[in-house]
Amino acid sequence: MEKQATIIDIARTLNISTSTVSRALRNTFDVKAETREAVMALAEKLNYQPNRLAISLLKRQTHTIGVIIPNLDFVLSTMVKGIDEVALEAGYTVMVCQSNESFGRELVNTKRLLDSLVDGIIVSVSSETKVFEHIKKIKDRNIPLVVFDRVNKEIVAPHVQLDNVEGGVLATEHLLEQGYQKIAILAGPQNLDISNKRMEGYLNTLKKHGLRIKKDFIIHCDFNQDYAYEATKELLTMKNRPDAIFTISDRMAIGASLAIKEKGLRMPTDIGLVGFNNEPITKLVTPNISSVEQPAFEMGKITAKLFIEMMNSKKDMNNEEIILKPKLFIRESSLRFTKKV
Amino acid sequence: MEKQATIIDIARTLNISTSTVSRALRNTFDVKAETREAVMALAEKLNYQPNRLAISLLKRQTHTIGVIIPNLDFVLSTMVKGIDEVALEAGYTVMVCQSNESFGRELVNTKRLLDSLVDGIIVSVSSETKVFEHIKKIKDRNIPLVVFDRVNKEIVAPHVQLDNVEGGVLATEHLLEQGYQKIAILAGPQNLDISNKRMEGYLNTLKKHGLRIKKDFIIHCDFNQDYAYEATKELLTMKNRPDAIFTISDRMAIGASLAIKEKGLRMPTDIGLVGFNNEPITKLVTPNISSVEQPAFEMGKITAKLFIEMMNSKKDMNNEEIILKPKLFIRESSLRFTKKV
DNA sequence: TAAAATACCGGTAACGTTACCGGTATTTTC
DNA sequence: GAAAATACCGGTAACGTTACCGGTATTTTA
Repeated sequence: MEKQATIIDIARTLNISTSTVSRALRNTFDVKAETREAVMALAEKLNYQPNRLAISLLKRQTHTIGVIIPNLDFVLSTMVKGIDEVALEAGYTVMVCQSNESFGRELVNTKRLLDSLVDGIIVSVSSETKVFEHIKKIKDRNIPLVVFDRVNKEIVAPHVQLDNVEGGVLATEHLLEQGYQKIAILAGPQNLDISNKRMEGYLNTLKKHGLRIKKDFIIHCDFNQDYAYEATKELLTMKNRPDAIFTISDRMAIGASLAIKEKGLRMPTDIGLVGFNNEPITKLVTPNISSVEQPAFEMGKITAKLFIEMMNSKKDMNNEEIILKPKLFIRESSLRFTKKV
Repeated sequence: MEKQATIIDIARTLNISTSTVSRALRNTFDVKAETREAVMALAEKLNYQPNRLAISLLKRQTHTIGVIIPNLDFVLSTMVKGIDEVALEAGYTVMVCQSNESFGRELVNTKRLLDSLVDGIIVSVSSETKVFEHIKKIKDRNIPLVVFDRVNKEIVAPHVQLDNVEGGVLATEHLLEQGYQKIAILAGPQNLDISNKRMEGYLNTLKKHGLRIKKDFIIHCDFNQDYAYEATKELLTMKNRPDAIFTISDRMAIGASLAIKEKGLRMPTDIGLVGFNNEPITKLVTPNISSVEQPAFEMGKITAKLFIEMMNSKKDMNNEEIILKPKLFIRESSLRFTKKV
């Protein structure tokens, strides 16, 4: 079984033309039943597989979707799983590229995917990405594009994202409800939309309750456990230290948690903590960490569905915007009182 | 910029043949300097990109590597990152498929990758996989294959894997050194090679120290936190309960840890615990969990390198076997005495 | 200055498949 | 039983690129 059998091999052995074989293998249109069966039988016997390259070249589509993501953490790999699920169902193969949160790598990845002639691209931008020329190039080539999770207003394309503002609201309202008054926030990089939105929710909630916003309580740092640890240490040495911290990721919450424990403070008594993403780890550390969940798997599936709808309908969906709702999971790190009825 | 420019467009506007354009764009062989420059300039202007499909069809290679993995957990996604790194460097694009630990899905994935005409496949088998006909089909088609991490002797192909026996030895020796005598093991599914090997290391070490092996202390369960939790609860209700547990994954160690805490036992005083993989989480739970690390990123890189070497040299490497050494990280969960000098 | 070597270029086939058109043979219609 | 419809099939071009061969025009060699 050295070489893959082709349509020509079948045609030759059956003494018919390749056109007829081609038709027999697919449509059953304009082909006699017995010849069709003969073709089918031989194809089976030779283990014939149509050559996708030839078909792709001819039809100018590869049935491949490129996905660019900043990393493969819990949330994103769950989203990818969702995308995969739906894409596979619809007959597409998915090509995943990680940018490792690097802008340069993101450029290379987009170039590579365009070069691979993918039918479309789904992207979640890296935290370093501040300009979007490479994304525009995708649109210039008339290649369908959907952005998800880490979106940006400058990108003209359908968006699928979490209601990040609402996420910030949920966390902050909950902390206030638990009697915390001086709430700090560990936000992410300033150019990241998801970070700003979550902070917006935090700010809105404080304003709504007539609380003063302290600049010192707003820390921008990398999505990184170590940075969060350092930042929290700083926060806790302030003369008027915060009595609660909202971090926009669970990794950061873990870092904060370590700093808090090291300082000898206890959660939730002395200080409250709420993270974001509801990663499994939040349930495993002591104390458990409250966290805002995003429906990652769902988001992946919806993104892929929207994408496929766009591919099929060919209509302009640039203004489409799907927003999913977050959900707060309350755990030990912030639960001082059981909820009043 | 509607349609992608082709070599034919360039040829036509320059009034030369496509052959010449093709040569000009690559070799500079048999082509006058000025025509080459003219071609280059026009190509630049039209933003010409060679069509990979056409080239792949002609050359019968796609410069794509398919990777099949059971999931995207910490270890495997780190390995994929390593593969990606090396593959990209060598001009290959990587197509990752998850089997979700499902045999059926693994079949679909291999079929899909073969269908996509990848130049080769790198695979780590799912925990459900007990027969390897689908893998044989890859070999039948003469497509280079490397297995890594989750390998199996039945697969005829180069193997890259951890010295799992040594991992089991490291963990068990350490527990004995710490004075634990009755060591139980939470092993994985029985058909999984990595599980059996780690257990082999455990058994060897006990034998070496002249200790009796208790059947009751060997539990086979799924790679799952919940199963590990239940299994540990059972273990701890035995009249002669173990005083240490070695789990072959960190997920399982977490489950065990929960059961231990629930039972009111303390680590490392009452009971010792060692996990496997050295996932970040081991450092974050209380107590920290000792764990055997495998050099995942390195393993990914080595796998890809071996693979590319195989592709280039075309020689038979089926007997190649690369074995990487694990390393034990000792933490609170098993450290009763600081090491004697 | 004729012969040989070289520089440069074009034509054709090929990779595997499908779309389209046209052409026989067979069947249907009245 | 002739005309019209239908069933079935084959040939050709096309997708974009490169390998190979052969052919002029120019340069080198003696």
